[in-house]
Amino acid sequence: MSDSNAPEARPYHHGDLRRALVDAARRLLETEGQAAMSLRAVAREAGVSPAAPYHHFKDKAELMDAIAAEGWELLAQDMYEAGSAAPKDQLAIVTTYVTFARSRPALYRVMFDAARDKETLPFDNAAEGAFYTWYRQSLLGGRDAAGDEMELEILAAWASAHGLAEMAGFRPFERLKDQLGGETPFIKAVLEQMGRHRTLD
Amino acid sequence: MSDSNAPEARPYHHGDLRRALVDAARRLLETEGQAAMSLRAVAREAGVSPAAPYHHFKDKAELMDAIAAEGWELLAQDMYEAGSAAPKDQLAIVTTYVTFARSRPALYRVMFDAARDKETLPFDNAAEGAFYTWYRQSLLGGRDAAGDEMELEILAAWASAHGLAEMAGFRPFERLKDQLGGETPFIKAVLEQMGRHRTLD
DNA sequence: TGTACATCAGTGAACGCGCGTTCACTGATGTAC
DNA sequence: TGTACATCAGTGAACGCGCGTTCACTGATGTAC
Repeated sequence: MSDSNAPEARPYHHGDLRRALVDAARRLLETEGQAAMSLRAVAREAGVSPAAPYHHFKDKAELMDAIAAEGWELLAQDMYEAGSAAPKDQLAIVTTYVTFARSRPALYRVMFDAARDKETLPFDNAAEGAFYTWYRQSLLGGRDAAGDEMELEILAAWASAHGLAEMAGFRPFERLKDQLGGETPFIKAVLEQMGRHRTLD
Repeated sequence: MSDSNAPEARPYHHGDLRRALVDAARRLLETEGQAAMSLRAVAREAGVSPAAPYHHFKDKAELMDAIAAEGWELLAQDMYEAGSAAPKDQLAIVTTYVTFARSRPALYRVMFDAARDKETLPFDNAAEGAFYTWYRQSLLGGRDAAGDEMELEILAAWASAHGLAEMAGFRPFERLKDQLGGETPFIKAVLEQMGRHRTLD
């Protein structure tokens, strides 16, 4: 209850309950999975009454959106770092994406569902927008315009990463994983096979 | 209520309620989506009492498994046909996969979740097993053994198809879709960009 | 062909549960003078 | 520094709801003789 990833010491009780709720939700997601994510369960995990969250979120959907947004922010940060360290290195960038998703599968599901369910553009809020900006910029290495072929490659890279992120946990691949020395080398090998070492030029 | 895809005329009331329930569930999935998939809603849709399904399924999970299994069977059939028409034609085969998933997104989600959630191998039941067999065989064109590189390519193709199936509905791609002449050409274009025209040799 | 009876496949009422949300409330915190 | 008061951020009880599942039942179907 004292862990999680707020940079400061967890503030609480007439501190920052909003923060505490999102932290609690992410803890729940990791330990219990998406199915356990009720507003009441989140409040319980944060140690407050079921009504308390309503001072910080209009309803359950708004809580879930906040959780998803935080996930996209974290991923945006990873994309920014990957792109800074190795601009245009598609293999490194999509590996970062897959690794993020694989290390927090339930959070990633919430993020993805939130993006898909948007009626408007899924990337019109700050968190998702930041992700997409850094993701593209990392692949493009500073260029800001891209031709149609580049757009297709950016999209293909993303779809490849998403597909692998969701399938890397499947059991029929265990043998292959063991043979290649674990999940990380396995991910790299599949991404290479997918042609994700190409650069955009 | 008289449509759906049972080959014979829909039998009912002291006919085949099991069939009718799975049909009702698939209808619900298409019209209401996954969130509306309660056992009671399925019974309602089929026109029976909430207790009736228990004569055919042990519990809700068993109903959901049956729905997923039927989905995998349908997809196995499509894979068989694609592989018969054009063995080794990876682009045609993965296009068939993506098209299937895109035309029944809620069913596809149920199928995928059912496969992922298995504790044992996800492809150890008849329906999923049949899919995987025909999918591989279509790509391999009759060969029955495959080297490691081939295994990676088979897997990469699948992950690519899955990723695109889930992302093809995203809004940021609308412009690209319109430009390419709709969803089907868009899917083909992305799959080609992914290198899915390669053959296994 | 007719009767007796077991089985099968439904009904409908009821259960307990956890959920999202509302409400009147309370007590601590912050602000004005 | 002290008092008066508004606001803020909680509590806890209650609501109605749909859910999965159980149960005693019923009436139609199938079987034996």
